[in-house]
Amino acid sequence: MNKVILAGRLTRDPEVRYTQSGKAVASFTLAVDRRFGRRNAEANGQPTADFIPIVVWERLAEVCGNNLIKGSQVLVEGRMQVRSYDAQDGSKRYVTEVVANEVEFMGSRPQREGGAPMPQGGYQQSAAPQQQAPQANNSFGPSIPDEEIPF
Amino acid sequence: MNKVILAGRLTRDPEVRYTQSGKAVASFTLAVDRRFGRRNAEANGQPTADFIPIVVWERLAEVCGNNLIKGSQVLVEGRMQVRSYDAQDGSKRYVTEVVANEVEFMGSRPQREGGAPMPQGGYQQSAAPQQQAPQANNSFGPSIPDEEIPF
Amino acid sequence: MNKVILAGRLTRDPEVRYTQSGKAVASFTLAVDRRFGRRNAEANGQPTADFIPIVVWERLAEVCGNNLIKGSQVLVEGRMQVRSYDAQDGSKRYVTEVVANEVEFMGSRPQREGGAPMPQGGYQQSAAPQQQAPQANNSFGPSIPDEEIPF
Amino acid sequence: MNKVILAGRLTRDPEVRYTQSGKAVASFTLAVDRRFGRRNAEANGQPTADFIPIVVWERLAEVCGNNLIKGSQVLVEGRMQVRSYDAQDGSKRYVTEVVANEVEFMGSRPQREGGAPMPQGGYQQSAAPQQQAPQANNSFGPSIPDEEIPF
DNA sequence: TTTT
DNA sequence: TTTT
Repeated sequence: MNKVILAGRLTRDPEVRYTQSGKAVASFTLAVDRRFGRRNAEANGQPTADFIPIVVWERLAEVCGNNLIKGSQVLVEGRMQVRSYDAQDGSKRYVTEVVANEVEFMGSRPQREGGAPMPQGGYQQSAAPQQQAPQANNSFGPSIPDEEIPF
Repeated sequence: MNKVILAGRLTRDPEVRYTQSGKAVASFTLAVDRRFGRRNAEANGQPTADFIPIVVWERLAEVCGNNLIKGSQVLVEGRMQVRSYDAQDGSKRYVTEVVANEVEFMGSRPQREGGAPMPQGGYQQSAAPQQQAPQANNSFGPSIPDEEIPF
Repeated sequence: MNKVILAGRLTRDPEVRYTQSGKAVASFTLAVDRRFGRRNAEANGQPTADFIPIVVWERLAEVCGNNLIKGSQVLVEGRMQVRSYDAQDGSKRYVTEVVANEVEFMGSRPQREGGAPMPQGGYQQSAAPQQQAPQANNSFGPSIPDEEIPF
Repeated sequence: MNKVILAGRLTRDPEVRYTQSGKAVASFTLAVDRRFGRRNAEANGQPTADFIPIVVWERLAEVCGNNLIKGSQVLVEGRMQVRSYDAQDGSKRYVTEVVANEVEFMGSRPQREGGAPMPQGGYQQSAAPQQQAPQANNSFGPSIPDEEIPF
């Protein structure tokens, strides 16, 4: 069990890259507000949010690339992952990321600077992982008619 | 471990009652969309949402009563609970509810019919459980200054 | 967002059935302890656990049927779902279930009465949803070698 | 919303320290298995687990210190938190931790080397956050008798 | 009995 | 109808 659920806003547009074998990978950082501290914290010089790196793969990566921008408010579900790499000074460094398997749009849509709002309305462009997680709606849903339920 | 996280909209204004000892209890129903089914499901006569009863206690109950209305979009965290009661015909019935310990406002604020929008803006009226869950921000937050952290 | 995580023990062996189209469906009830109430609650005649119906589909259903028995301790991840049906007296009744998309074995293995322990040891029989949720391990895991990661 | 749920084993005994004002802080690392990769991953030189730093405060910290040891299997609920500090070379480094507000014992109890098993049986020593999270059982539980429920 |  |  390694489960993470975060609600927050992108600090920048997502960056989409491709592996050598052609898999899409999107990455962005989520600003997740620490609830109660905000005002006092600002006064205290304390952090008011956690900035958490998110990684998304394959089709969902492309959907994020096409639909999210800096400021977009999202709900992310995934798992924590710790990668290590060797720094230039020879020491080992650790990076903690959340690998998302679900990204839901929430709330208000940010405008592109000087531009039109993002086309986030319809299901077609939804970042919800359609083929990646068909099981999310596999029962009593459209794919299994009532007559099929054996109890 | 008994953990539930739901995002949805209230189907009606919350109802606030009081126990004999004066504890506030709010109850409402959350409509939680089933993601992928919506369009097809409607055509198929399948349900497009789950309607889930939520129960909230004490101060958070009052905050919900003062800030949420039919249509409000919220994020709820709590636990599943099954109560039983005896029906008039002598049989035992079971009711499943989610007892919320956290309720966060999300997205757009519904308007009162023919009225002004709800005053959901500020932190003062937030439904976030302030004194109920102080531990949610108990570390590295305002209550524990940096000099206090022993590592 | 409709997410549930429960830890508990099966109150009976799982029941596996098949839809008309041949999909497997397992169902069982999880006893989920209410943490702090146990002793006092027993003395008070209060419930000490919630009994929550779980539904599992397809391959994971079969794995549950083959590996879980009454008393098995599991960690379940899924979503809440409310079904309605018409009672004999013409009234509408509601049933709340958790549709599991992940079932992890935990802790001690119960013995079959008068028999050998269940063969829950190996990965082969694991109830973890292998093909249902390949994305759960799709990054930095075996399927994507390090050389593939573009950052 | 910033929610994390992890199941894993402690890589070492927890370390308990105290802030200047006397608050207890426990820290330990959880090894959380990546489910499907284990065997292949080992063969591939890939990581088979994520090693995630956990921080626990106040009474729960002390309970962890008294009850958990290297190898203990636990279920942790908390939130992700990113701290920054200035490295000796002047660069800024980031540390991601999970601040736990609930720690449940699971499964088998490790033995102290050459010693007796830890006394993890009873409620008295439970790591469940008793006073920290009284709301977790605040409804329909011992603290609110049936006669009090107004519906 | 249901929300958008 | 319930598990340990």
